[in-house]
Amino acid sequence: MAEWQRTHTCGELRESHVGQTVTLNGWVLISRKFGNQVFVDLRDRYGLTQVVFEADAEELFKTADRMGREWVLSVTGVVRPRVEGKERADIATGKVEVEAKALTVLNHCPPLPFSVTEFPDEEPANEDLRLQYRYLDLRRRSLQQVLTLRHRMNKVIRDHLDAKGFLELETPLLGKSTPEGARDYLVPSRVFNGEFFALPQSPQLYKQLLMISGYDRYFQIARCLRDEDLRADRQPEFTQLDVEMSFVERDDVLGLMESLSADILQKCLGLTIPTPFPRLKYADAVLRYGSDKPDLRFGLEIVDVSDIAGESDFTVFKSVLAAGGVVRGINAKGAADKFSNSQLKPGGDLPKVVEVYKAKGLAWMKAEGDKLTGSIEKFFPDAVKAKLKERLGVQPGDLLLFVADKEAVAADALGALRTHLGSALKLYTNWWDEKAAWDATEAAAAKKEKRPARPFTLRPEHFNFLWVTDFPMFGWDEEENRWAAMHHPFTGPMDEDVPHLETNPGKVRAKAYDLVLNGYEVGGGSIRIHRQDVQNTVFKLLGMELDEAKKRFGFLLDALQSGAPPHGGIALGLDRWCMILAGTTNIRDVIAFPKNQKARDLMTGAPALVDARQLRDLGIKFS
RNA sequence: GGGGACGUAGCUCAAUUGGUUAGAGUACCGGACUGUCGAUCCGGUGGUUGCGGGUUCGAGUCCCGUCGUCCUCGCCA
Repeated sequence: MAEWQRTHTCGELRESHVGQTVTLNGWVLISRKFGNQVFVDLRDRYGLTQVVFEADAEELFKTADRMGREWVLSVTGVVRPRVEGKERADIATGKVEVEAKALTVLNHCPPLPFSVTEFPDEEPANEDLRLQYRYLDLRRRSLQQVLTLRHRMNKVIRDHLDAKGFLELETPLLGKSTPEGARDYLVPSRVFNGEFFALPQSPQLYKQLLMISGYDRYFQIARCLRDEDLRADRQPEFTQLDVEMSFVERDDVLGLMESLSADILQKCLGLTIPTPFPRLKYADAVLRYGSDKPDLRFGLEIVDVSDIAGESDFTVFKSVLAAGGVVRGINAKGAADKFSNSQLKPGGDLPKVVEVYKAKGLAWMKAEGDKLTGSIEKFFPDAVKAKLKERLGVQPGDLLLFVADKEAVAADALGALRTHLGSALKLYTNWWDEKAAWDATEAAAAKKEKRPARPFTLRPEHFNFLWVTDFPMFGWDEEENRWAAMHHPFTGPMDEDVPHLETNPGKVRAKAYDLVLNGYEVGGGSIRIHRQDVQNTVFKLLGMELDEAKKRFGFLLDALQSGAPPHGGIALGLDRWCMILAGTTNIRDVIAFPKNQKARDLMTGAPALVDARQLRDLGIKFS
C-alpha cells in the first residue's frame, strides 16, 4: 500500500477512533485559517472530516494556509476529540477531528467555474454550465446522494427479481429499424454500405423471442433510445426495467410489480406502502380526470354535464353539442373567492391553461349563497341551474369551470386545468416542498437548541400509485389516415373484443396497462399476442399487408408459430422512478451524464461532425 | 414545426420612465486574527451587458435579426 493511501473514509471516524493514527484521502471542501490553526474540511462521498493544522508544525501549516478548494489531499494524523463545546451535532464525524502530522498534496486545483459546495439558500449555477462541467457537478453532495439512491434502486430490483427466479439477460443494441413508434437512432454499417442498424427503442421484440425460447422469467435493466423531442421527464436515451413472463395473465404481472414497487419503497425510502394498487379503466381515467395518467393525490373530478347544458339557452354550449362535442366541468370546492375576474376572463390565468390544448374557452359560474352568478348564468333557467347544482354537488362558495369542445379536447383541457387547480389551491403538495419547509425551520431550531436536526419523515401518502387498464387497442391517426397501435402492435386484444377486430377496431380494448405514480407514467406493459393469426390480423389493420409484415417482422411471425407460449410483461421507466424517489422534477438530475433539451451532450459536444474518411468508409455523402 | 421565459463580473443576482463612471453578495488575491466550521474584520483585482444591426443627443433597458439555455404544445407505439 502506498503511504498516502487511506485507512479510513472521510465519513468514518468516531469517538472510538480517538488516539489512532489514520490516513484520509479527499477533496478540500473549504479551509479556514484562524490564528494558530488552519481548519480544513476534507470531503469524499462518504462524508466530511475536519482536519486541523497547528501552527507549531510550521511546514504543514504554511502549506495548509495556501490550500484552495478542491485540492486533493492525503492527510495522516491523529484522531482527537474536539475541544469541549465545539462538537458538531449535524455531521456524523462531528465529535472528533484529525490533527495533521503529514500531508501529501495529491493534486492542485485552480478556482472552478462554479461552486461544488452547496448551501440551502444558494442557487446552484445555471444548468448548462453544470452540464458542461458535469464531472464537477457530480461532486455535489445532492447529486452523489441521488446516484447512490439510483444504485440502491437497481440493487433492490435485481435482488427481488433474482429471488423470484428471473434471469437477467442481455439483448442487442444493434438491431433492425421498425416502422411503428418513435424515430430510431440509426447506425450505418461499414460492411454493408447503405444499410443501417437501429438502436433499440426498447428490447420489445427480443424479450418476446426469449419467451418463445423458454426463458419464462426474464428481466433486464436496459437502455432505450428514441430520437424524439425532449421534455423535463424525457431523455433521448433512458433506462427501463424490462420484464417479461410466460404462462401468465395480466394480474400476475401487476401483482409482481406491486410487490417489487413496495420492496423498492421499503428498502430505498423505508416506507411501507399499501398494496394492491387501485385500478382505473382508461375510459374512466380520461372521463373523470382528463388524463391517462391522473394524479390521484387529490380529487377535483371532471363531470360531464352535456345533457344539462343542452337544456340551457347558451348558444356556445348548444352549438358544440350539436357538432357532437361535450360540455364538462369541474367544481373547485370553495374556490369562488380564490380567483379574480381577471384570472377567469379570456386571456387570464385559467383560460390560458385550457387554450394550450386548443380549447376555445373557459366558462365559469360562482355559487354565491344559493345563487349561481357569472356572465353565463343568465342562459340557464332555474330548473336547469338546479340540475347543474345537483350534478356538481354545488355548495355556497364553489367555483364551477366548464369547457365545451370536442371530447378529446375537453378531456385534455380539463385534465390540465384540474392539475393546475390542484396545485394552485394546494390540494396536494410534493413531498420535497414539504421537506424544504421542514428542513428550513428544523435547521434553525436545531442550531438554536444545539441538537441534531431531525430528518423529514416521508409518509406513504406522498407516493400515490395507480394502475390504468383497458386501454383502447387502436387510435385513429389523423395525419396518416389509418389506425395506429396505442401501445405497440404486439399487444393482445381483450378476448371478448377479438370478434370486433375487423368490424370495429376503435371499440377493441387491449390487454395493456400503465403504472402511474403521482401523475407520472412510470411503467407500461401488456399481455402479448401469442397466436400468429391474430398477429396477422392486427398487422393488416395497421395497414401492413402480409408480405410487408413478413419482410419487417417475419422472424417474429415464424417464431409465433413455433410454439409460442402465452406471455406478457411490463417496462418501468427507472429514470422517472428515481426522479420521484429523489424528489426532483427534472430527469437530468438523476442521470450521471445527461443530454440537454436539444439532445446534445454539452460536456463532450456530441453529436459532432466526423472525419471525411469515416464517411467514405460508410459510403455516406451529404448533398 | 408552434408558443412562452431567460441571457449583465468566474458564480448567483440588481440596475427607477431610455440618462452620471453598470452595482451587491460570493469566489479569487493581499492583510489582521490563539478553536474555526457557510468564520469574522480591513483592503484589492475582476465587465465586448450572448452576438450582429437599427432607432436616439444618449441603449443593459426600445426595435429587427441571430445564437444559446429552460419550460411547453405537437411528437414520444
